[in-house]
Amino acid sequence: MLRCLPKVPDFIIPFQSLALPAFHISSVSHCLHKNIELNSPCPTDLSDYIVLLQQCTSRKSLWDLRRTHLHMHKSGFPHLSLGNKLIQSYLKCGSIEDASNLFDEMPQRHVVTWNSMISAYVCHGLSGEAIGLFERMCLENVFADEFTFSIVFKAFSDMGLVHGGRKAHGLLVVLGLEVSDAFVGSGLVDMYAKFGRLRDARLVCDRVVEKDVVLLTALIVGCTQHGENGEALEVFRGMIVKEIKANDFTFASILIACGVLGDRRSGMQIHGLMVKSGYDYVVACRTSLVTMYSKCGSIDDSLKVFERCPGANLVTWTALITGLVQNGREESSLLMFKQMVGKSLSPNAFTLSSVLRACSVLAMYEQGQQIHCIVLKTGLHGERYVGAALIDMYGKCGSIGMARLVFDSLDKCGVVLINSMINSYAQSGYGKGAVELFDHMQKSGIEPNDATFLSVLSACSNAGLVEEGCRIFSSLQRNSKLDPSTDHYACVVDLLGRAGRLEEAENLIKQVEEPDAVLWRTLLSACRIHGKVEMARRVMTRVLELDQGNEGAHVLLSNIFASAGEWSEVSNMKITMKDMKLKKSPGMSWIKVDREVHTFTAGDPSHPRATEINEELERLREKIETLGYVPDVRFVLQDLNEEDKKRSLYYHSEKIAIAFGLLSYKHNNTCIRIFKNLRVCGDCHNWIKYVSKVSEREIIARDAKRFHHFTDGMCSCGDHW
DNA sequence: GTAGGGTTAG
Repeated sequence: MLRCLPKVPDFIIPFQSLALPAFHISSVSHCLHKNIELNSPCPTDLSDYIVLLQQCTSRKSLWDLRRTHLHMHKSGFPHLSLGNKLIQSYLKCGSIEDASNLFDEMPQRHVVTWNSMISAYVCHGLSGEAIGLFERMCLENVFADEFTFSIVFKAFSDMGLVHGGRKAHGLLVVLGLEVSDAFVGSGLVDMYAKFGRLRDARLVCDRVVEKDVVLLTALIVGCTQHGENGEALEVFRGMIVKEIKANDFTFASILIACGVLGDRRSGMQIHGLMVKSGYDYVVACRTSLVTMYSKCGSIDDSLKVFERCPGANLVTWTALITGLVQNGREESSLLMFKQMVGKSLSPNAFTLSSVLRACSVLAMYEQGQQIHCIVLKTGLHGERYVGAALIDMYGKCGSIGMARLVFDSLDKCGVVLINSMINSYAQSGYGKGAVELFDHMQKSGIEPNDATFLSVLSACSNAGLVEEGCRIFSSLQRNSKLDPSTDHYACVVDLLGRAGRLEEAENLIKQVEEPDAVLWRTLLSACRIHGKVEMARRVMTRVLELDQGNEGAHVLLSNIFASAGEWSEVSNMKITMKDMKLKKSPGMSWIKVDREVHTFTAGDPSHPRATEINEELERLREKIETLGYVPDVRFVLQDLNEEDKKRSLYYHSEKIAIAFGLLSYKHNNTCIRIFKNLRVCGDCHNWIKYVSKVSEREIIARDAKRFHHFTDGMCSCGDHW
């Protein structure tokens, strides 16, 4: 039937390219063949068609529009302004395809028609096509006007084409058009700001005579996106002074600046202004408020804002969940996440990386796995941030195998993902894995950054890979692009110190221009391992010069004296610490059994199953002593007799937690995962090795610094921690 | 005979 239609005049869209569904085509043909009229009275002149097109667009009926189009071509109306009107009607009805086909067929086009098409492409996120059309327009010697430029600058900024954008600016000047137009100005300011050329953005902004809210908001956004938050606030204040009223876009952006600056005072003032202006019901503004308060550390205010936000969308939920994680409310963040999913909102990459972070911090392995399932279901496993968060989560839960599995499943491995993986190896004490990956990345031509060096050096120090660590550190010193930071030095000091090369470690600290308390404390910790009392006294004075109230250093020194049996020094230290109001945090271990967390302190008799636990501890003691376990009383830091020292060791919190774990999972051969707030003591470490052998169980202990994986009498740290 | 600016992260 289509083949029977008359030849289409040139300026009208070819009939075949209308791509109508089959029944539409037959009805159109039917209309045409039977001469069924479109409307009554039948359009006869230009104004009739204009009215008809207006009717189609107001009803947004693409079908009627196409019918009218056909009628026009049948009646032979090749009028330029009508063609343009038709293109705009197609765009208003949402069919960029019809508009574009018609545009290509037109023998003549007005600049307005070019503008409409370019603008439609930009609005549909097709900035590449918009730029193509702009270039075609220039080649065809059509003079672009202010309107054209106000749109193409956005297209260039969307595509990140700095050079092209600057060329377009040049052309604007050559054509003698004015930057001072607020529309052109805001397009340019936005483009330069997004390219990070804030100076250019400000220069353009200064030239605009009649500054309006959109122009200044574009500048504010540019400032916030490039870390110039103070400047953003200045622009905002200037705006208020000039009595240019801020709108929802302005408020949503400026609140972010207050959050990043941690300027709660300004944030609250702006919140007040926003309420007065009536924009506090705009969801984007509320979302920014949630972020602002959470970044200022007032997460309870974020919660209040959120509670009164009935239209909360995915971004609002994500802002709150992320805020909760950043404010140490990981458990609440997971509850909120559950509520969000219950409302049938599907999480995005931002939401998922935040909740995965919550699982990492809490070392919640099962929940982490559940979220991994959601990641797979939502198809977001390829997202960089999600991948990094997954590797980090598995690493922090001690599942190095799963971390590697996720790592290997990712297509593109950038430096951030490699860092996450190396860091996971470091925390679990797989130094070799970390060094291998580090060497491999360099062979594949990926440049390590400062975080990579930090992770791989800490991996070496955790695994006692002294020579490897020194080799990597000297390669960092030779690296022309990176400078070793005090953190890098601290890793190497730790590495040398733990290996007993204390003088070398001390000399290394002396090479640092401004050594901090952390560096000296690291050396102090090495003195503790190697019982170097005299050196410890000297190092302690350095620590105190830089950080008087360093609680950790006081505890360390006190433990050094205790190990050396200098009990009078120990009691002196206790008095000093009491005077300085420094408290030693009590050692604590916990284990999760059936969704419940059980916490234990040393010698804790309060658990309902305390008797059973003691019996289990006794059974374990008998079994492991036959294998050769001897309690190491050097780790008892109290002045007791030998027998009491031995007894005090039996009831260390990590031992109680493991005994409870073995009792709870008696009939279930799962791995026992325990957590400790301080570092595992040497005797407990040895004890757990024996227990893993006699119980034939895998035991994972996460202490304040790292993971220990115990299997068959061995630990992944190779006794280096 | 048409338009420019916003919110979430490791």
